[in-house]
Amino acid sequence: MAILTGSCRFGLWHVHVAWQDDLVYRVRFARDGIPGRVPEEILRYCSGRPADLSSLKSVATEGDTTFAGIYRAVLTIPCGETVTYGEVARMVGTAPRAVGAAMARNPTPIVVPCHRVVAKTGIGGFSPDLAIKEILLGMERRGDVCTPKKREVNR
DNA sequence: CTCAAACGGCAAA
DNA sequence: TTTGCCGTTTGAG
Repeated sequence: MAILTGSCRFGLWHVHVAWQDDLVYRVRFARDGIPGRVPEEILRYCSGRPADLSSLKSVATEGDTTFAGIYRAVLTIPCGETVTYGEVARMVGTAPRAVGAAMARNPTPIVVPCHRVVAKTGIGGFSPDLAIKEILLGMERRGDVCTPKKREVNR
């Protein structure tokens, strides 16, 4: 069974995904779309509906390298919240700059929510476009894509 | 304010 | 195998 590829729309962008079952190999933002499907939860997320991304695994967290440890730490950041590069660095016992480098090379953004890692003094960076990070954080802060939806209960 | 150092993996040379 | 990148932070000058 081969690895599947496909894309879905996300605002002005398209999200390309390479995956198989619940394992995601690559996620990247591009201007153009490609044929094929993406995992259901990613589709829900990109369309602004509540999505359970924890049902997906990323190849980025496999292994015992420092980067893999960083990605696992980033996975623990709850939807709607942010943590600084320095705080992630302390969690795994490395330097803030190593965290920045790991985020820059994150093979599976969204699945590993690197957009929730911000700079101490500001929002930090995001490629290919910082606007994507701002939109993602906005959606999550509003609770649009977060699950479970106990958010509407205590309000 | 500016500057440099510490950090880790990857890709290009 | 070496070099040069980076989505940072902190302390010193």
